[in-house]
Amino acid sequence: MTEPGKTRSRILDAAELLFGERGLDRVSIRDITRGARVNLAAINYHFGTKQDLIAAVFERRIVPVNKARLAALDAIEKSAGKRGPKVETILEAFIRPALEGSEPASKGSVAFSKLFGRCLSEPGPGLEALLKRQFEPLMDRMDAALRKALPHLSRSDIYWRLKFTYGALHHWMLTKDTFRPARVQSVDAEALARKLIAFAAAGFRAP
Amino acid sequence: MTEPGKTRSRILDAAELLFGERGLDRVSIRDITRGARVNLAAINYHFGTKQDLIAAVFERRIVPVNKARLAALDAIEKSAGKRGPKVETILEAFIRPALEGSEPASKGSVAFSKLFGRCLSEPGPGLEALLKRQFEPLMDRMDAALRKALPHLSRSDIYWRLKFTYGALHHWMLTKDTFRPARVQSVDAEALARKLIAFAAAGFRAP
DNA sequence: GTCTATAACTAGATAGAC
DNA sequence: GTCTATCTAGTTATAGAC
Repeated sequence: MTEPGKTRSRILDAAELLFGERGLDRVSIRDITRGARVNLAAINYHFGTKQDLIAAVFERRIVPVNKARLAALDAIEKSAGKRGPKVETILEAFIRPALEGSEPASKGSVAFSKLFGRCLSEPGPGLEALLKRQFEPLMDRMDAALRKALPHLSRSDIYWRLKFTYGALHHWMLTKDTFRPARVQSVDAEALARKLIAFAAAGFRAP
Repeated sequence: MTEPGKTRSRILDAAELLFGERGLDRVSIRDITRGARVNLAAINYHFGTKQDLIAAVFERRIVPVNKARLAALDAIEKSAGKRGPKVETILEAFIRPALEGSEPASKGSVAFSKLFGRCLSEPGPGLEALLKRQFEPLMDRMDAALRKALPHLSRSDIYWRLKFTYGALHHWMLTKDTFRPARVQSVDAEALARKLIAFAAAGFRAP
């Protein structure tokens, strides 16, 4: 490939697909360069190490998703009354951007949701710092919004219930259609977002 | 080690600990034999391949946990009235054995919960069949019990809500204390089981 | 059952020509 | 920016002595 910058994005696309399918450790840089149809040395030239590539692949998707989450929180807090947005609205701001990011709006992002699960399960040295940087401010915002909507809950309950919600989302993204028995029909991201929001909102409102 | 059968269990204990800490792929058989203080060739002699060892490590823990889950379902269905056990009771039969299995009742099982998460995230060829064999009958039992307790829910809703519950449990087991901010205090498995059961039961009862 | 030694292979990374 | 060739270090697995 001699088109400028194409090699870089071909590598990112191929890596994302393979990481999502097989897991970070079960994909070699040889697999990636073969999949991207570029030279073996290209990864080292464009990204440095494999860990740096993993971070780049993950960052390309997580940054816009978390930006959308924070923007959604801004929007709902601005338009809500003095008592703040209700639980469903807060959870929607958190859940929907992740599912939208997993739909193939932009080419090559099909495997995003699995990639995401992989990066959370097997962080590795470089990713842990990126994860913390990306999620700490978001979790603080979620915590504040939820405490306002559910003032009777303890901080500990807010934390654990948010963690349960996050776990449900994460598990769904990682396993997707695997293990689904034939009797249960597949659902699209939109319907699933509604199901998860209803489930988690009821969970947050539990006594 | 010349005590009979000791080498085998030393390998299982060391492997369980390391797999839970670092992930299945990031632990070599050299790491395991070093940790178990046995010879490098012992894994091949006692288990065959690394994949077979992974399956043996996982099976040793999951079989008793799932047996306890099925026994608990038997017990609550026998002692319940004609309308069957309520949602909390059913969820308890599913959740509590997993958390009890993660407590160091038997030496060496400290890392069980993380190991469990690893095996679900990175199954690999041999594990997938074991997972299916272990979970399919259990999920069918859970499905039947929950449909009886919540007859107004569709099969699809039962399935997804059980999956959300499972995801919350799985995510907690995998991440445990990582990422917990200082302001939230650590809780024991017993308290956490109660929190999760309350959260999930409310989620199942959502309209 | 346990050990040493090693075979056979794959990994990530890079030097240096083009 | 791209390529080939190769280095170094790691991997699983096993043969064969004890």
